[in-house]
Amino acid sequence: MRKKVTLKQIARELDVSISTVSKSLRDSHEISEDTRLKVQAFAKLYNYKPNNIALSLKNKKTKTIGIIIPEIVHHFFATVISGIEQVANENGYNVIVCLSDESFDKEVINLEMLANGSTDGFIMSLSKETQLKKDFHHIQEVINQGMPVVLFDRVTNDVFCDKVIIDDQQAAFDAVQFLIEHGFKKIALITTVDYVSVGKLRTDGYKKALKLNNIEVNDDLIVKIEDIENCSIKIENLIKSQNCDAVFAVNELFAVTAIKIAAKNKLKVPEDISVIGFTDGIISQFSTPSISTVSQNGIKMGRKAAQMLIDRLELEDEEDEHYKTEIIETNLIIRESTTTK
Amino acid sequence: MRKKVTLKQIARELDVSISTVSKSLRDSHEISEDTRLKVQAFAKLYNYKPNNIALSLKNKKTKTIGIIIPEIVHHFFATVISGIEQVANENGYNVIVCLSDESFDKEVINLEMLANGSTDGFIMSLSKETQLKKDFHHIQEVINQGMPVVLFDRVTNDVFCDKVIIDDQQAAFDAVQFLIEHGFKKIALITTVDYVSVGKLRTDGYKKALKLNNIEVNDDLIVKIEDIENCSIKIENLIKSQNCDAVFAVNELFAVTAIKIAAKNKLKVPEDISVIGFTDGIISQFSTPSISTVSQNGIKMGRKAAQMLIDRLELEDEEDEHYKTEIIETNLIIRESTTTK
DNA sequence: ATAGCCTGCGAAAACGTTTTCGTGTTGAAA
DNA sequence: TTTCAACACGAAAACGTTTTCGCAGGCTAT
Repeated sequence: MRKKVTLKQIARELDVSISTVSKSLRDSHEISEDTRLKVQAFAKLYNYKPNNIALSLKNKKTKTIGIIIPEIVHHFFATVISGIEQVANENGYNVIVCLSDESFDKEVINLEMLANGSTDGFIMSLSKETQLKKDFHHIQEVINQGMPVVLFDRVTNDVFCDKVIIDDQQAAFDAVQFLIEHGFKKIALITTVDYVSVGKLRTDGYKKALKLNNIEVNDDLIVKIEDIENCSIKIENLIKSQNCDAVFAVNELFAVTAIKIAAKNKLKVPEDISVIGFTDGIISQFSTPSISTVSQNGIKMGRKAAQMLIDRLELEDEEDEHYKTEIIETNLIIRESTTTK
Repeated sequence: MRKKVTLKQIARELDVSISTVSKSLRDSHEISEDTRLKVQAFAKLYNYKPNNIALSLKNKKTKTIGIIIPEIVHHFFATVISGIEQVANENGYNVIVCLSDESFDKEVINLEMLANGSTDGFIMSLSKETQLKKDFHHIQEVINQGMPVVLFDRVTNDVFCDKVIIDDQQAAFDAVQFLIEHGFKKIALITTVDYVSVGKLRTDGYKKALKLNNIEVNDDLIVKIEDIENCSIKIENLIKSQNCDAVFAVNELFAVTAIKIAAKNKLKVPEDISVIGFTDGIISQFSTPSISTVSQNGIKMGRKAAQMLIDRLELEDEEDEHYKTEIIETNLIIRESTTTK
């Protein structure tokens, strides 16, 4: 077992000082060519690589980005991580991933743990519980300590920092507007409870589109899902009781569930009922019929968030309190689940 | 901006030595109760938390696990990470995730980067390129340096370390055997090229099942996909040219693609052709018809891998070279894509 | 009174770097 | 011969911890 070699060991072997070794390896002009080459050869032979931890301690920089998200088994979050990782990698950063499991406490614990020197900054998306409690002191705390934070997707106005979002309301509006323009009259909405920020915004977009077209908002057509596990029942109630001609769902899962339940109730999609979902994930792409959806480009969000964070990290001089909110454009992808009658 | 407070600062404020502060906070009996309480109160007031980097340097332990996987936008890998993260968390470890993008070079770079002190050990699944090149010196290198490695799913016999796998061959065998027992005669196989270890094993299982039932292996019924992007063409060729009554696909994507292509060619699933896939991911669960599949429990694999790694890390005394390979059981989930005629 | 023993604390080393500053030797210029 | 610069290198501090060891003072027991 060949343990990693350190400067000290090289110094001892070559009978020079640690400083000389360090300088030689960094090609300092202070060191004679003789010594320099000798040290470099030796270091190469023993495959010397500086210890990251020691460097981090010295430089007070870890070159590591902390990511805290509700869950990873979720295509959208996975794509965001992927995007973050790309930019991080291009800039010599690593990413350390923590999952909050939608729990406020876990979010706090993870954040505090990583804030004690493990990372230079954070990219995060709020857990449901955090959004429900509206308690963001843990985030404010790390910001106060001088660590930059970038929030994405599930954000809040209560903390000042950089943010990356899509225009959820506009995107939902566009989707519903599309349905209206194509002659659908009775458009149902399957959404989340209101404290989930993006769910609320998408609901608002739905209502706005209806109002702008002088269609009355009918609460019987709106179902708000709390726990995703047994959303089927509520959706089935909706589809059975109302004979709507279209459904707008605020995520993939609701959309595909609606389609399955429609089929179960002898309704053909899209002939009898059209469906538009949200998030262009695996489900939308591969289910049958493939699902029309609002595409949020997760990779792009991740890349943007990482770029904003790194920019702030490398700026490092006086931080300008001028925080930005970047909006990633969405686009409506029409597939088989929608007729254009 | 209140920067994090250090032992040194507390010591200076309270006019005691750093040692005294450290000992007080660790409830050492060497320190008088007076001093101890005073220090603790002060530390609490200023929200002192020890710096992880300094601790890592001192203890030569980072309490961090490095994960290197081909990609994260892949339900199976996401579930494995999820499982790893659970166990890591329970044991006070963090996870740092790197993606190889199926590239040998990126795998090497990531591994070497993290090996320089950033993590205590690794959990990884080999990139395609690595499997193709059969070059594992980078992995052997970190093992030689005394860092434990656990390989999962895409493993190799060429490096000695702990491994977590499913019995791919047996699982494939079971699936094909099921088809045979239910009267299917002409069973096609959609698989990967042979250098992908799990693809090869599943192919072997397919052949074994046929042979054991005295069915001749017909190469015209086997299609090996190299790049996933345009697998459709080859699959379409298969389905058009051979009129098989069942298809076994070595992953979800191939399975769902086969179903879509069948539909396109006016073949009904499962009435005209039955399909069994591999991996119980989003696609299998939500596509229509839902897909029968071999379920690999990613969470379980991740948990197991993490447990094995941590066990080895915490054993820390003389390492026993007695490496284990854990096999996670799979099970065949029969859904709508298969008739049981 | 003296030896010995607690008690309570500080100095310093260690982890592995980088960097500033100091210093001894050499050679050349005055 | 003296002076001074350039050269080549080492000592030490710094990052933030933990821990070993040593030491001073007060006390008890002989």
